[in-house]
Amino acid sequence: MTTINDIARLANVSRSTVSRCLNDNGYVSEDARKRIMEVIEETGYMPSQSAKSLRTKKTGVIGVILPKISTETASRVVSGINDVLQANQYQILLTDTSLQKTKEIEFIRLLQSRNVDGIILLGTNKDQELIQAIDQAQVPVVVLGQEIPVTTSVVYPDAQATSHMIEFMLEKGYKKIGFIGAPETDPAVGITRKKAYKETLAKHAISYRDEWVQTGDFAIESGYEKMKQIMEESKDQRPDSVFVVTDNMAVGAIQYIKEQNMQIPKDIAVAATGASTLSQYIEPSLTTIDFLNEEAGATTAQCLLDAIDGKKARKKMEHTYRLLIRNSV
Amino acid sequence: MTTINDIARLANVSRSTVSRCLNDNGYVSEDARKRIMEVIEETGYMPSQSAKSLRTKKTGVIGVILPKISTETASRVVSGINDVLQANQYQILLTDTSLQKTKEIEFIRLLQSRNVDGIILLGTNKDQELIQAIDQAQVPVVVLGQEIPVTTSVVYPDAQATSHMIEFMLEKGYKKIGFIGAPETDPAVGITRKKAYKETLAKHAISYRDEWVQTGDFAIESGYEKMKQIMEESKDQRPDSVFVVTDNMAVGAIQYIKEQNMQIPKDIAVAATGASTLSQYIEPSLTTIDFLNEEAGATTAQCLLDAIDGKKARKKMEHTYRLLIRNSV
DNA sequence: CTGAAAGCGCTTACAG
DNA sequence: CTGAAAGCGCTTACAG
Repeated sequence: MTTINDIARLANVSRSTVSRCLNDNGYVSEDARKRIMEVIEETGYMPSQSAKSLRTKKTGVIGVILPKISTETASRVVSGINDVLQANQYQILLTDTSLQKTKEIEFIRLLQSRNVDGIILLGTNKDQELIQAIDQAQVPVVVLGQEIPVTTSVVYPDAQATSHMIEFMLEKGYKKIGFIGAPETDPAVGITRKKAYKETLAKHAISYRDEWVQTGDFAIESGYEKMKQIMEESKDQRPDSVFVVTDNMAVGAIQYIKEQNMQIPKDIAVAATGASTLSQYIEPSLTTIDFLNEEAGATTAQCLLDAIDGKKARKKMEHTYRLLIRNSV
Repeated sequence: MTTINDIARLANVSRSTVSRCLNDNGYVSEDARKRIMEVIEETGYMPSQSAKSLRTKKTGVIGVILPKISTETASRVVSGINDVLQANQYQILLTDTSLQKTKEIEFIRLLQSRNVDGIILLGTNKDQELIQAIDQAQVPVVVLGQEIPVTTSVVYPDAQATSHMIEFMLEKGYKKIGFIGAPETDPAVGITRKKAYKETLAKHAISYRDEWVQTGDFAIESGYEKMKQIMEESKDQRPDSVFVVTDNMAVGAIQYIKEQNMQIPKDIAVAATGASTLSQYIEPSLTTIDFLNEEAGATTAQCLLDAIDGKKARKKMEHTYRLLIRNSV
């Protein structure tokens, strides 16, 4: 492998000069620069980042911790992260927890030993151990999707968007709105959205029945099951619509409804969350909340870069959203 | 930051001993080991990978070059890659070319300067410059999706699967089979699949009309346009079915067909390729080829690991597939 | 079983 | 404008 020493020798300068030339700091004569560039061109020399990192304590690598890469949301977010990181000469070191919470903590440590310049975590929970690991991290950590007190968080406007969608449904004339939610271990999705649902109904003096409110586990099948449960447990007092906290579970719910030969939205309307590709092409197309994941990823990456540059404002940033009005409501 | 020197001092040994203890090579007395482990525990010491890499020339990082991360195929493949890499203590350094071919070459160099132990490239073309860059790489490179002569390639069984699907359509009684393909710059998809389509028809002495064979650009909209073109250009001699080389374009084709108030598969059948989530939930559900992307990713990663371990067999590996028979044919 | 020494490929004051 | 020297945090023969 060619090293800086080879270049120095071939160009007849010291390696200090080569280094200065490469990093454009300090003086290098036009003459020396020209010789150095020629030699580099000929040899195809590329400085070793390992050596550079050891000296400078910077790797130009950002660790990203994902609950599951093969998910539309995750891949969109990563795409947004990558856009701004790449534009700033950073690379992504990718880790996937396969939804195991302990791995989040493990990876925060692992990534540090790999000397990443910062970490982006797609948050799935607010466990005390996680918060502690983030707090103890030696590099900036930015969390997307959950509000974590000890660091910068970029959160989706869960409450606002949910409330907006519920009000849209009310305006459309629906008065008996059901809800399929998610476990409370994920506070943003499991708690905030449910709370917004209930508060919005209360604000408009609209009541709901407990049987209309169910909790799924994110899987398409669980949407099916929970929809079934709602319908079976409320035979005489069925909802005329349901708000589902993820597109996938909404797809499951729709499956059940179709199987029962009911019409959407005539017999029961379905509103969802996520704006997945599927939500657009399924029959009927889903009215859903678009959280603009790619943009959110980009925002998160920018926050991290700011933190790395010393702008250590520990704060909460709320990202935008929009309602996609289609045919299921 | 705590370094190996701090541990050595606190444990009253030399840093050689700490190193041996950490890497489990050479002798370390029980007594010394115990003291060292205690100190490490207390301090939360993690060895610097940068320093380690500089010495050992190994980073434990594999570079992955993707045409586009926010794509179902890519994220599935990465998931498979990650599974075997993670099981072997490797991490992924992710790059995304945004479909720009020159970036593939750029990233091959960049990743090497980052001292990755190997590179996985999701192939989109067979350009001479790319092949040269791969050939000149100082680390093992494994390509998935295109057969590249100078290195190990894992390829999808494009010809076999296409042929199988065409024969399935013939068995179903379709005799006028159209084709929506992709540009030939992507040989695996653009050339091989089209060739298999034509050869299979020829083998069964079934003819096709040139207007039935169109080339899209992977986008859903292009599937719509090409289907439209087929129908408009062959008014009197319309195909009774069409094979599409990607699910996305098939979705576009279906949109057009529905708009024309034609029934699928009664008026025209649609067979696709890719087994996307969408293909399962769209109406009608798509009969499609499943290339098992996640498995293919895992296989590719395993090949790379083998190559890194010196089993440098330059070869072509053909991955498996299965037909998903659903309702569109 | 253990430690001193050399060296991996860079950068960065510092002296000239 | 340039080079010698030190040092980043590790590992690995080697000598004891």
